Amino acid sequence: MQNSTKKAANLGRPRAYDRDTVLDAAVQLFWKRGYDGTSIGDLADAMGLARPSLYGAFGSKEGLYLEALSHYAATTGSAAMRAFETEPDLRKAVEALLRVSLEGQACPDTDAAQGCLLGNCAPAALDAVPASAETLRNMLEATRSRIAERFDKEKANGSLPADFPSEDRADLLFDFIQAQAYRARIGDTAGITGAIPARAKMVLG
Amino acid sequence: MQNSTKKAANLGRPRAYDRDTVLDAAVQLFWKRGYDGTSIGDLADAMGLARPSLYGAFGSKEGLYLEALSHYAATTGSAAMRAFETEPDLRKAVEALLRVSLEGQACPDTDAAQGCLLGNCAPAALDAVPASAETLRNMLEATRSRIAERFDKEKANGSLPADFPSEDRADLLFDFIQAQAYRARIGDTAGITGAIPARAKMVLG
DNA sequence: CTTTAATTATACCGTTGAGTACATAAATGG
DNA sequence: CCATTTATGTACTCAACGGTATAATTAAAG
Repeated sequence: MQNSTKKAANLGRPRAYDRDTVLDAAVQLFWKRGYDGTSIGDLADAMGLARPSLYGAFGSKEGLYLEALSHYAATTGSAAMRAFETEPDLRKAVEALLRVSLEGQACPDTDAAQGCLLGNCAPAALDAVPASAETLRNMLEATRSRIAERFDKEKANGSLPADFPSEDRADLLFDFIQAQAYRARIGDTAGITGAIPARAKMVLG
Repeated sequence: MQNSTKKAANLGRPRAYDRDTVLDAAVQLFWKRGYDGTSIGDLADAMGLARPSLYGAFGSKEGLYLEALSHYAATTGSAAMRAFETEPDLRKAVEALLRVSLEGQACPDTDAAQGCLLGNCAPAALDAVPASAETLRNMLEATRSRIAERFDKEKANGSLPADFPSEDRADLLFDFIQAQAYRARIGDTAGITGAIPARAKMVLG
């Protein structure tokens, strides 16, 4: 054998599940109950896996958790950013970012997870999973720079004044999203939708 | 006996600890590791109590947790609100609210808890301790109305225009505090202090 | 058809979790 | 001094936890 650590490509029994599908189930549980509030047994049940399969695929509870964070960030957690980047009109884009965020956070289904996995659940588990701190900081930085990049493009367009403080306003917008997530998590969503246009105005001036 | 559930006033062996002191220790642990990440054994050690004493005083882990939330709200968690209500100048008061909040959230002591117990830790444990949802909503509502009350008073003074939207701006200010807590929790505090004057201006116009 | 690589299913391991029984200690009231 | 009441300290219960050993499957490769 040339490399004992590398896996053979298509050898062995194929796995009987779809990785993204079982990660969706793990995300739901971590999102509802947090890292420490979710047991491997609950996860294995919800994912439809026996425990050795789970460990074979993800290594440990921490490993599964970190992959669940990334999976969330790549799916539910970034839907709003995709809406923001798709919408051509800047003001509409900012409002869409806030609105689509809220839709992902305040789910009408009563027993679905509320709020944001990264915003409301992961921060409680930083001590249990130290590596997750890096993940959260990266997600924040990525969101901040994607927003600022759009602002810079609009400055080049002339849609925003040349002295528009892209970074500061990106931070402001991020903070609005984060604050929405908190309200959604604890069930205080009454005033949010109505406040969106005013908040978009604070961001764009 | 007239009432079998009521305790006699000063009877029996006196407790050997101060309730507020041991609650401080419990707050620190829940704040650092969250509800599910903190074990009764850890709590008893940190509080300096044997487990039966802990159960005698607080009934259950949930009971201790709920008392810890209230204790935090009455001490660390409301220091900023006290600063806000003490400062006579409105703009300085708003800036003090943001600044003192940050001081409580971003502790220079590296192994102290960061962020906010109510803002960053409790939201992950809503499923484990359903009663805590009510607590969090009450804290939000109390903060919101205390801020709005001050704004209303300043409108009566003439320090704010008569059409100043007190409730909306109270929500905005609350959201800024909540967003600061998130950044402090994950260790992204670089830009916060510098942004405080601009944010106070958004609140007051 | 055999070898090899990977996944699956059952059953288990040692540890830690929350909560408690019971005997002892320390105070008040009579 | 004694009864009553409440708190403390040791030791314990039992369920749930994260993780794994082992053997049976299932596919590709030679």
